[in-house]
Parts: sequence; structure tokens; C-alpha cells
Amino acid sequence: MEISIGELSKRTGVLATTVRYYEDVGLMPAPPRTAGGRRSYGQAHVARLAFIRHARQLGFEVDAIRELLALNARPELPCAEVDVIARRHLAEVDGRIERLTALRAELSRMVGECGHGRVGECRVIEVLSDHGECLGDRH
Amino acid sequence: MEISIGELSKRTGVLATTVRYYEDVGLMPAPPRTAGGRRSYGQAHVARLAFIRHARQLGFEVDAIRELLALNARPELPCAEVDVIARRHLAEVDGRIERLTALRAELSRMVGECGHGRVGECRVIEVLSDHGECLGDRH
DNA sequence: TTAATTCCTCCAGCGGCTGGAGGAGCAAGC
DNA sequence: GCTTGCTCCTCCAGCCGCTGGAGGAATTAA
Repeated sequence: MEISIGELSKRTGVLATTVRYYEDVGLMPAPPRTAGGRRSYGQAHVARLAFIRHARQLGFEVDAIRELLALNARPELPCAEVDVIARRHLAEVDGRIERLTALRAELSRMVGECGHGRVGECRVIEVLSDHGECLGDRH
Repeated sequence: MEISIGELSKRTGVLATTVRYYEDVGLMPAPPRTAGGRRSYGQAHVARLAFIRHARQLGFEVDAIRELLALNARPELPCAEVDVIARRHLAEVDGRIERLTALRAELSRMVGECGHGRVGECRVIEVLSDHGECLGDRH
């Protein structure tokens, strides 16, 4: 099975430019080339790229993915480290949700108080002008 | 009241480098300079920068803030446009929370299924390798 | 053979800053 | 008046994770 970068792109849903970028940053290995100098991929590349794509979709950073790929290549190791990376990311996502939820409450209150009059009396503008108007000071 | 960029930074909590950046991108006006060529700010600058900072903390994009600032300068206009910008942003935040929450569920399931054995049998790695393992296909 | 398509490399740009280099201004102490 | 140390100046590069364009070479289809 010898696949062009375009075909690899089609099978994984990752843009060809992005595949080359992954090669640059060391997520994908430099594949063999055809006589004409074009990248030629095999089944292992498809699997690896699918792994990367999925991890990215789940929000893992490139550095974390590099670690996960390294661990994936050593199936005999205990998976404690995998667990650490995933839990760290989960905590990070939790934090993001929390911050966004607090922010959403503030925004929603602001919008709800807008009396649809003139800008000069608009609560949205007032709240933005004065941080003291906010419920939470976390942001 | 004549204030240096450092003092402005202290009063608003915005880094001096960031203030200069805001000037570059047109959020802050170019202030008058001292004889020695240093930026000199007044009360209006402090208020404007506080407004910008607060809007950024609430997640508004720089483009949206530019619009909000322009509207703020025209208090006689109806505030419908302010409302549109704020509601648009609220919807955007809602979308982000929704996506993150779905992602969190997937991550949490993954982590929960990890049997703390070897990498070769780790569910986290398996799920990452095979998108079919996921509950939602939204990501 | 020619035309269309795909691929190549290199480089720049997105957003929203942040930091460093290398230099000049300025306030306070001696 | 001079030095020391701080702040400020401009310019430029880098962060993350891509994305797209220019200009050219290779491949494929008609």
C-alpha cells in the first residue's frame, strides 16, 4: 500500500498542509519519497495520523500527543503516565468550563439588563466600563 | 493629571507592552508625548483602557471591542447594536461550553476505563486509536 | 501532446499578546 | 555635576496550531 499525501488526507480528514506541518514538528515521521520526490505513506502512517487527529479533537496539545505517541510505541510499560497526561488534560478542560460558565453568567446578566434604550443608558456598556458592577471578581 | 505608561499599567493591570500593542491595533489612541518622547496619558485613557481590559476578560474579541468603543462614543444612538454584539458573544461562549462539556464527558469516560495495567491494554490509548470507540461523533 | 491536477518548498499570516535587544530619558543620591 | 538605576523608547521575533499563497515540478487523464 503506497499512498500519496492527498490520499492520506482524504482517509484521515487532515489537510495535506497540516500533515506536512506535523512532519515539521515531529509528530509524523518523514516518510519515504517516490522517484519524483513525493511523500509516500503506508498503513502505519494512516493509523498514526488518525491517532493524532483524534487526540487533537479531544483537545490534547501537541506536546502531550508527542508523549502519548511515545508511550503508544512502548506497550510493555505501565500506563500510569498515560493516565497522568489524560487526567491533567481533563483537569485543564474542567478549569476552562468553569471559567467559561462564570463568564457566561456575567454576560447573560449584562444582556438581560439591557433596556434597549440609548447607548448612553445601556447596562452592557455600563458594566463594561465599571468592573465593580460584576458579581464575580474572578475574571 | 499626566501619567506615564508604567503608571497607567499599574492602575489598570494591563502590561505596558500590551498598552503599546493596543495602540498599534487601534484600540487605544496615540497619546501626546513628553519633550523626551514618552507617552503621557490622562484620565480618559485610564477609563478607556479599563473598559478594554474588562471586555477582554469577558472574552470579547478585539474587533468586537473596537465596535463597542465606537458605540460608547455615541451615547445618543439606540443600543440595539450593543445588544447584538453582546448576544453574539454570549452565543459563542455557549457553543464553547457545549463543545467542551461533550469533550469532557469523552475524556472522563476514557480516564475512568483505564485499568492501570500496561500501555498495551490501556483504554485511553485504545480510544485515541479508534474514533469508533467514542460516544459522540461531533468532535 | 497538452491540459488539469497534484504535489513540492518556502514563507507569511491569523489572534492576542509577550519578551528581548539595544539604546535614550530621567530622578535621586553623593 | 555625575553616576547609578530605573523607566521608557523602537523594532523585531516568538508563542500555538495551523492555513494559505507563490512559483515551480511531477504526475495523470483526455
